[in-house]
Amino acid sequence: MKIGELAKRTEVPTRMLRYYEEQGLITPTRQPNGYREYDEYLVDRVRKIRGLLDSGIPTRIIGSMLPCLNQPQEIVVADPDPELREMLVRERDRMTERIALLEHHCHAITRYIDAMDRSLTATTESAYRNDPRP
Amino acid sequence: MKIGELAKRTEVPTRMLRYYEEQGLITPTRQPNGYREYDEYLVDRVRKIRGLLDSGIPTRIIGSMLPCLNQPQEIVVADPDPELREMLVRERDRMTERIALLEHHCHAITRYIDAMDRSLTATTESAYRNDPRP
DNA sequence: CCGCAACGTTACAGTCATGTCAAGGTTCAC
DNA sequence: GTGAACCTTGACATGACTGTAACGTTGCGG
Repeated sequence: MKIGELAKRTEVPTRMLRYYEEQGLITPTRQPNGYREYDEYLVDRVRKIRGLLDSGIPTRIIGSMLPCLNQPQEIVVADPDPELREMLVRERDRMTERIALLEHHCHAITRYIDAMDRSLTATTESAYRNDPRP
Repeated sequence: MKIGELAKRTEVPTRMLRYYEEQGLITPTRQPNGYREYDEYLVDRVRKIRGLLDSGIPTRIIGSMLPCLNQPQEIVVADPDPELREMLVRERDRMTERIALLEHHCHAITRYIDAMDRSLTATTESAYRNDPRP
């Protein structure tokens, strides 16, 4: 498929797809006219790249991380590189830290929103019901 | 306190403290010699800024978000701005999405590390015990 | 066949949170 | 008074985007 279709299917702008290619994360083939040609399996790959980037992992690391996430059912590691393992442990630990932090702030913000809502329902009778929290 | 001490106590480089000031997130006073003078309460504020930035929230938003996180015990909102509320809801939702994503990848990576370890203990007898997972 | 919209290409500039470095002023201990 | 340790501003670099300009390709209607 061409870049536009991939962009639509992955919701990643074409600009970014070209950028990921520049960073060596995906390598589409080229049609005779110079257009990029993307294989089906790249849809999934691009989605993973986005997920990892959104998780705060830099492209440089994503490159060696991606193969680890191809887990059909049973993970079989042929040649476990101790350096890679160390990197993965380090990144995973950073991720769990980030999760804790995010949850903390998430709760704080939720509490604040609730306080806003309480102050509203206290003054004006039942307004702003566009996002009620159970 | 001067910038160096604040940097040490918050573990935020002086470069960043000056940057946060530039972005209007903190406003230290100045000593007669031009040195920045930081109040005690800024220690906590800087830590919150860092936490929010690490959570992927841009400085521009942090500015209006910070007061919401000053929650001694009981939150009282004087004048609940609907726009602010909307922004907070949006950001919080983005945060929960990010949390889910992070957890997903975190598990995937952990599974992969475990697979590496299994493959290792299978071949070489009990090596790489520097990070045992229960 | 022409025109033109829709899509593709490269290349260069700008942003945001950082890092790093240079050139210079201030403080303080020895 | 000299040097180390600290502070100041300013400039440039980087990683991950993001926008836009300038231009080639494709396909369709008149």
